[in-house]
Amino acid sequence: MVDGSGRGRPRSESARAAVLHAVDDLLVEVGYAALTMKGIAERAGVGRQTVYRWWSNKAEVLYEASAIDARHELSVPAGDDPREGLKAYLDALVAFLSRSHAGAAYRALMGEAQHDADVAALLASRDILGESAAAVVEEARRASGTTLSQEQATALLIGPPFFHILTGRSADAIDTEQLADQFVRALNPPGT
Amino acid sequence: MVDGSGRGRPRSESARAAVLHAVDDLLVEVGYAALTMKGIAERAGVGRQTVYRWWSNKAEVLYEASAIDARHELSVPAGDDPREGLKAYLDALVAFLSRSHAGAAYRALMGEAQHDADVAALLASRDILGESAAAVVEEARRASGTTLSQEQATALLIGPPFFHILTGRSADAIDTEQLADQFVRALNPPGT
Amino acid sequence: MVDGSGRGRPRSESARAAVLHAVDDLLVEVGYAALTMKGIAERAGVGRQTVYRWWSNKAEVLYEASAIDARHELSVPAGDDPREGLKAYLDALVAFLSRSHAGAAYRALMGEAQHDADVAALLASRDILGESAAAVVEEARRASGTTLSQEQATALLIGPPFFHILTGRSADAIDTEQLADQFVRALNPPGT
Amino acid sequence: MVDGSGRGRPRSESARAAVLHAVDDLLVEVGYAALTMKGIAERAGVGRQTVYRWWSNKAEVLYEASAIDARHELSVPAGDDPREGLKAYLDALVAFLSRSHAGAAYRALMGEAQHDADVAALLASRDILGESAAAVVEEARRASGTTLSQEQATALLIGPPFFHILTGRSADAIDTEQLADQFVRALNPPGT
DNA sequence: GTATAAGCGAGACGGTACGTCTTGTCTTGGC
DNA sequence: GCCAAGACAAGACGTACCGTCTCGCTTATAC
Repeated sequence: MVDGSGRGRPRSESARAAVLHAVDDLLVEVGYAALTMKGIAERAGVGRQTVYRWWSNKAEVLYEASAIDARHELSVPAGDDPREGLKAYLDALVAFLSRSHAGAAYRALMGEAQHDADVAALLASRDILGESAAAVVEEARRASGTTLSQEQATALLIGPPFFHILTGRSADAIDTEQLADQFVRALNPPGT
Repeated sequence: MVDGSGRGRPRSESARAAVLHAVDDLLVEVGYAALTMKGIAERAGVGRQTVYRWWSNKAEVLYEASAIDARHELSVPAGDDPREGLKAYLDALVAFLSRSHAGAAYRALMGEAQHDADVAALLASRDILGESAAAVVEEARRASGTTLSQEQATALLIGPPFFHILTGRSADAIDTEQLADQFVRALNPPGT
Repeated sequence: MVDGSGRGRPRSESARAAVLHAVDDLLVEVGYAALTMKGIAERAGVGRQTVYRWWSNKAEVLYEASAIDARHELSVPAGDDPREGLKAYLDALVAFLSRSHAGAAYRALMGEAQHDADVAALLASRDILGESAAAVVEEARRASGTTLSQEQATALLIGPPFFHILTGRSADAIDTEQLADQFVRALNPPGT
Repeated sequence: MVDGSGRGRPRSESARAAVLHAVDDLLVEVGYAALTMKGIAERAGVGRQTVYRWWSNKAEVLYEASAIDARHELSVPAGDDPREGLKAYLDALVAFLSRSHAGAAYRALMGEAQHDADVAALLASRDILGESAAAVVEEARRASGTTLSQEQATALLIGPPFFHILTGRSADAIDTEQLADQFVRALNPPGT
């Protein structure tokens, strides 16, 4: 028994999959603003109540549909050279934010979080970007002997390309190798 | 005469002011999501058509209502010490993004721009953050002799606190003096 | 000016007519139970809000759509012979209740009134059957010198065929001439 | 064994009783319109399928729940005086239609039958009112030597108070003694 | 001074999503 | 094989907002 009692008809896995698939398709086709719970249900061939039963709003459906992809796309294999590891991570980050479906979902949710506390809480429950950067940031902090916290160092690494892309600038103008260098320099303790 | 012919009743300045005032109040009271053209018109005591006649959507009204405040809040007087100038700018930026009404409007619009091309174009028409940083970034670039473009340097300065705040972290954890130092170090050419 | 202020767009007479026409058609096509406000709006090519703006529920729309027809169908020209007047009225009544569209609407509303106080109040606002019988009943009362009130006499006249039809019996079995005779006999004061 | 096979779990008498009890309570509490199969099942503490297994709709449940009470309330002991028998029956009829729970159920079902053929068929399967009146009407026909059929005579007796109550008039205004007299007069052959 | 024209508040219009409700069916495990 | 629980697809409920439209009124310039 998965749920508490085991009584009643169990949740339909096929309905769940259909909804997640539908929301993914619809985000690409009509965009976030035109994404509606009604539309999701109809596209998935599912009753509206079934969608509402398991997710409160379109943000939750979208989050569940994209979180796994997001984590996957942002995970880079650990390499030998820390500098290359940073560059590889930044490449993945830029690709995710500017070209991936899951990244489009993330940007939409990030945007919604600016004016919807529920969505903000949803995103805060799993710091996808911070987690994805954890390994390379940790390694860089260790290597540099910086006094910066993990959080501060993460903002230093992700912040510049994040700002660049979210303010609508072209991702092509980003030089990840240079960003990695700048990050390392910024990390070094002032005295050295 | 402002418009071509000058014929007909001229635009009511009081209606315009009432709308801009109403949108400001409503953003604070009900939030961006619950902000509606209908609500704005009713709050302003104005016909709905009057709002639609001059702005196409709530984002445009909000932009016009907050852009002037935004520019004002982000302008810092030039000082003698460049390092202090950077810190003063970062302080203003953090205050704007995390505590100001105009900043709340900016974050809402920035979020909406992630999934609405019209809003993205609206924000792109005036790069408020980039402009506000132009003077201090320019000065820092000149002083450091960096090869970075103005755009790249701007992302380096604004990116970290921008990421920090837009991903929902507390603004209190931001140390602007440290950020200024890191920015200067990152800016220095590799060879020096 | 018809309404209080004369301000705002006036009510659309074509929308009103389309709704009343649609409800009439739909009652015949799908029956009262399957009649819905949504269906009426769609059939009329009208927004749902427009229906709700002017009528609270399907009973009100149906009532307005059928009341005029009902009154028309139940009005019989006054004749010379009272006995023939009674028969003519009963014929009209039986035809109305058992074969007319407006009568089907009336039966549906009468039924709904049994378990919906709003509909009961709606029907009570205009006693269509009682009014239609008023003239012949009045004449019969005058001629017979009965002590019965108008209301009691009306129930005596309408009751038997009303019961017959509303309890699902065939209208063909009704002998209106005989009913008229019985009504006159029942009306006579006991002592005569 | 009641059913053919006797295999499987037998029908739960307690579930049946709980459903009939629940529907009775709910009719009084929320009225016919708000009575739902779902609500009945929940109130009875019974699975919805169990309700659907034995009754097809709320009308059937309600009919079964009230038919026995109805017959009981409408049966009047035969007396010596036919005139008093008629009055006693009319008193029971008026009380039933205007004040009894079972009568409220009957009026609701009668109303529903005006626009639901299934409910009409259900009511037609057992002519509760006609049956209850059979004895007194039969006796009156025999005594008067009328040529009227049992059905016609029944309509003559029940029709007036039936019309009065179902069209929403007050039951207090009904004078059953007078109605009995009128019925007897109407029944008499024209020639006598 | 009298057209002509455009802006004004009000509010109805056709559409459509919202989140909730009930429908009748289906699918569990337990009795 | 009946039972309670509860998920399922379907679709109506009444409300809200969308962007457009049609009113009568007001306030300008242009003739």
